[in-house]
Amino acid sequence: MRTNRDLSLAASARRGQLVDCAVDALCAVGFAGTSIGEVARRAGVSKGVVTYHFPTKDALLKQVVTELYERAGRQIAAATSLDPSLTVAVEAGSPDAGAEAAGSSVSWRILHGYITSNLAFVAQNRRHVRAAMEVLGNLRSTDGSLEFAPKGPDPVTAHLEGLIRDGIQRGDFAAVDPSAMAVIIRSVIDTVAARSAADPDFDQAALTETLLTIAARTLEVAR
Amino acid sequence: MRTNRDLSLAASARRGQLVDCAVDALCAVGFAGTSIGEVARRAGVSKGVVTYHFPTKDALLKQVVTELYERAGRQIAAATSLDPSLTVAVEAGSPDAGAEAAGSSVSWRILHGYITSNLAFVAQNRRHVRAAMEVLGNLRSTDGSLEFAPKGPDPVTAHLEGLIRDGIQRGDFAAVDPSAMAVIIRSVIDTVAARSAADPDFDQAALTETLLTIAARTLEVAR
Amino acid sequence: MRTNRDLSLAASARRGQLVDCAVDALCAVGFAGTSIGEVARRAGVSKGVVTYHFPTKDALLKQVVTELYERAGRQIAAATSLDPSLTVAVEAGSPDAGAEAAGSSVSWRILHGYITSNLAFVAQNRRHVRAAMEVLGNLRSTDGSLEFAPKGPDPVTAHLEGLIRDGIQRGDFAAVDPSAMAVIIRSVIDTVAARSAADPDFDQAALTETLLTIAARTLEVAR
Amino acid sequence: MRTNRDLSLAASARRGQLVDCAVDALCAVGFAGTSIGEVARRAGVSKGVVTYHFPTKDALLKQVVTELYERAGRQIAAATSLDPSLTVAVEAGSPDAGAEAAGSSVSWRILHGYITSNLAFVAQNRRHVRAAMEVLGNLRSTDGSLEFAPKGPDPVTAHLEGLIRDGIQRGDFAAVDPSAMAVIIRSVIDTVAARSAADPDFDQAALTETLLTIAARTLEVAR
DNA sequence: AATGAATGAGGTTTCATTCAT
DNA sequence: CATGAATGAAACCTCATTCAT
Repeated sequence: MRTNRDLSLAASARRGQLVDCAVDALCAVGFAGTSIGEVARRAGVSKGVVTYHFPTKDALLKQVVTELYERAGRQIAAATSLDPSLTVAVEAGSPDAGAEAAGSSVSWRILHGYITSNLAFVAQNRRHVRAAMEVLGNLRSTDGSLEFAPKGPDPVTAHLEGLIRDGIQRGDFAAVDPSAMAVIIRSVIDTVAARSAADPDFDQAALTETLLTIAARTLEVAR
Repeated sequence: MRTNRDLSLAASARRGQLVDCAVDALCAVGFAGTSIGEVARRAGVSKGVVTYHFPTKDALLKQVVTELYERAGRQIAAATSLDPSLTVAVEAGSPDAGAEAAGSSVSWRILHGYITSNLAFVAQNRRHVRAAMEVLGNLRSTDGSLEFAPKGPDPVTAHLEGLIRDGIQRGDFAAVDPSAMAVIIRSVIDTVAARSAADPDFDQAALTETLLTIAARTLEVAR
Repeated sequence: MRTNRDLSLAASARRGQLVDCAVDALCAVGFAGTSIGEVARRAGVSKGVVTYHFPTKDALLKQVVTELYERAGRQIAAATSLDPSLTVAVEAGSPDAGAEAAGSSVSWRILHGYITSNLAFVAQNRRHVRAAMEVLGNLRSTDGSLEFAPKGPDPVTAHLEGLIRDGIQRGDFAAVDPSAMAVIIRSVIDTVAARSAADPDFDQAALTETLLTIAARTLEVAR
Repeated sequence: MRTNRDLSLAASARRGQLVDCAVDALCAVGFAGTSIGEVARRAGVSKGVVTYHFPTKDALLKQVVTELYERAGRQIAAATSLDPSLTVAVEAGSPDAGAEAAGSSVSWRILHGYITSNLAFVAQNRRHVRAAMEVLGNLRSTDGSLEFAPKGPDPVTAHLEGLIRDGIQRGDFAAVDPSAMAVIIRSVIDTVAARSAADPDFDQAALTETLLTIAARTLEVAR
């Protein structure tokens, strides 16, 4: 006998499977190649299954992005909070080139956590990140605008900009343009996914270290 | 009376117009929305005109990229050569925050020229750059691979890496990972187009200055 | 409640219907006029139905030929074997002008069965034969060569040539050029379909009798 | 200074060239592949030239058939007339297997001339015959009917039937079905073009001899 | 006479979506 | 839940034909 909960679990699992297959398809054949039929084929089910669990193709693709956002939000929020245990957990095993350079100011520890956790997340979710970028850059609403384009200022970059601005105000960071600095750091993080997906030999550890060095040297106050 | 050259010119002008309209379409409705019909509509001609001048839709889209590459190649080659007159022309009007910091070593002048000319080019060709990125990230060959994905290592990044490596060997730059450094700088340059296209208030001058500051502080030898 | 087999049967029936409509279209408007839309219109369905059941237009047209070949192969193989019951069944009703002329040698009975069964098959499948000829003469692969052109020597004519050659070696037939004789007989058979489709008054019984007479008089040994 | 006649000659030559190129195209890529552009490409001229000299694509294709018919009519009429000089000219060099068999009756000489001259014509105009058959079998009027389908009874076959009927009435030929006999002979002649075009090793001399043998043995009165 | 440009119709194919079972 | 069948819109492309020069 099957209960409602069983059914719901089965349905949830199927949805998860379909999202996974959509990720595979987006990585392998790109946004344009990711048709409902392609996803169904990769899942080994009929096209109807996809439209049964997702009312629309766009809903499936949005789910690819939403799931990633949720995971990323949890993981990165943990790392940029100052709870030492969490921060250490995330940093564990990554050589910390910048730590001494910028001292161990609160601001630096936060920024350090931000950068390392972001890049660690990318490294751990390479394929999903790649897939989400396909959707972010291509999925459009009926009016032609990008579905995931932030209406106002980009909240992600704004958040990072706030971290930097705080550090400057506290006297922990040198006086650089916080907006430009935020854009630069985000640019690097966002591009790494694409590079690391395309090039399996990509040395992300070295990149992380260099990015931390750059940030440390640029932001250190004692000159 | 019209000569052959006139006819050829007319055809060339029409081709240019179609490329322009393709750029418009790519910016406005994205890669997927840029159909032959959409381009024709924007040009005010029938669909047949497009297929008459370009044997294939892909040929039109490739031309969007090729034209940009040619222009960029000319302009940036000029700026990274050490001919002072050309270099000055490109730099004119942009405050030079990094010049003193890293001294006026040959290596720094070259890298400085590279960064400023690249960002200047992007600023001057915002829409075309944006359009080309749509094509670069989406146009695929029959086998499913990206049409413009470099077969081996990315020559553009490799070139920048070479500039940095040269600077280090000459003793002009501090010893950082040249590969990672190159990836970081290219990431910023490549992402600026997207940002500046999306946000008309985007302050590219500030970003250029900050990027130069970052590079200067990271690469300066005297510490 | 419908089972999988039912569904499969329904799909199979639809495929058969589409092949039939393709045969109709080929007869009525020729190869060039037989578009997917034309077939769909004759079937009373949308164009999508055709492409759903046949991946490609060529696949549908090839099916027209393949189905005919299968039927012809079964029927003619039966008639040219010497099983009397089968042979008689096919010959039933056709006056046998050549039987006495060439005697009832084994070779003659085989050739007689070959000619009568071929012409009987054509008479019974006039429209389908006509349609297949449209496809055979027009369907080309991407490289421009006829899709159904035999790579080496035509196996159909070669088979008939073998029958004649056997008869000569056995002493049942006079010594004529077996290759030329085979080409002549096949020419007549192949052309009869076109003639009989175009002219409803075409007297195929008379033609069959005359062809048998010709073969008998040409091949009889006692002169 | 150019006269009207010169212009007319030049135009006539161009028309001939275009017909030749259409023949080439029909042989190489078939009816469907023979577009105006294809003909123009083979002629090394622009598409406009074709539509300038022929009001319509169909007019060009009809000309392919018409020119062949005119040539064939002249040549075959000469051979089937009883003018000995002409008849001999056509027969020259072809071994005459049937001549003695059926005697040298007037009827036989006429039929013999008919068969040999037809097959000789085909041999001498292989490509043009092949091209014309593509048109005959495919070119359709707006109403969907074959452009070159004879409205009433086929005059070509009717003519041959008349020759045979005359022979029978004169007592030169045995009493066979003249209509069926005519159809059979025409079938062979019509199919030879296709066979000989497809197979360069095709032995047409042997086929001619065998066809004459068949006709002679079937029609000879003394049995 | 010839050309190149342009048009618009029509053909094949892909695909998101709906629906009966 | 799942499937296979069906639809119709839209895309790319080919091509006969017209026209200005």
